[in-house]
Amino acid sequence: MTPPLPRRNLPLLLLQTREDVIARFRPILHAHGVTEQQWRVLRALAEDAPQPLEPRQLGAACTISSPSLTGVLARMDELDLVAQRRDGTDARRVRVTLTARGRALVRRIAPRIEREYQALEVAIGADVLRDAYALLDRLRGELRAAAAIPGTPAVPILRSRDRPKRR
Amino acid sequence: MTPPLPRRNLPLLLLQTREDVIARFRPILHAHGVTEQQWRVLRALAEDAPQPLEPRQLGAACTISSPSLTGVLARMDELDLVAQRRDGTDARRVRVTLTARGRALVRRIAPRIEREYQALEVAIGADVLRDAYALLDRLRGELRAAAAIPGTPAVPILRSRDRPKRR
DNA sequence: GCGTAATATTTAACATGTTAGTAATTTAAT
DNA sequence: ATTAAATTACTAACATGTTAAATATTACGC
Repeated sequence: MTPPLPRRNLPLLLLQTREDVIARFRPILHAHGVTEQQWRVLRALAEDAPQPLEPRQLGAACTISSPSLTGVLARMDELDLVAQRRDGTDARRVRVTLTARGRALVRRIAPRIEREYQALEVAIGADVLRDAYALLDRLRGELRAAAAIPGTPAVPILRSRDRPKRR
Repeated sequence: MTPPLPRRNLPLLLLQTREDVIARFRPILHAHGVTEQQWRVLRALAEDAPQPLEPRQLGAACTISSPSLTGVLARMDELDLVAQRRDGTDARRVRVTLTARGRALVRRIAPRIEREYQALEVAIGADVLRDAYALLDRLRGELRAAAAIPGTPAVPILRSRDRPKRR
């Protein structure tokens, strides 16, 4: 009899791999009192400097959902790491910029991150690192190409009685 | 002048890739009223069936921290998807098993997951999928080998004034 | 046997993630 | 111009994630 779940869990494998990688960087972030999400925001803003980014762009760049980002930015604003101000031409839009304090924090953290990448490269091999970037790019490319032209509908039609109610 | 962050963000790339992959499976889970974490637990228990697992083992298998797992299991217990009972010989230990309802849910979901893996294979190419598993295994292997023999200390020594206080 | 350390799980306090819906504003179609 | 639709950000309610500490129990050294 064939097992009901013959495939290895790919999302889980990606999650575990990410955890193994970020475990090497987390102590650096913690030592500077920044969370992973805050660092992603700081990094996105620093890389695009000095252009301000809108929350949607930040969310897309950091893979943080809009509701999550609202809270993340509010706390970072409170810590004086970023500044948010309304756009003049479109009152819906918000523009997020790094504060001087935010820039200073990035300057202090960045070299430690870079040193850890160097250590990582030595530890796992430069070829493995290069292959990883290449494969992930390729995988994402194929996934996004497939999502754009949905050959097989990703959402199966279901009857509501298949769905147990949530309490 | 060299940029302060010359490396691509590998943890973020892994996170984005995982998101792109799980996006194809999420509708199936949602249609059956299970969260991603609940499905990981169900799947781990089903794969190891019929042996009960302890929370630690489940957490390790699913990459769910112990405190998170407490809540996840409590809700799944409430939904009658799993049963938790204390071990006889060691009163600290808890043994988690699938209930009949949990097993039935896995039986209903599993074939849809398998069909989606087949669609995924067609969409991105069987070779890409195979390469992905191989590379992630290799990357994890090297990471865990390096973590076991820490050549470079992963935690840099920092002064407390480097760390902004958290409110 | 007793006190201390180690182990397994849970609680607490908070940050982040989720979906659904709201509010404000802008765009676009009549 | 005026209404309907789309867009942007936010709020609400809840599930999950985090670290640190508490609790309970077992194992161990003496």
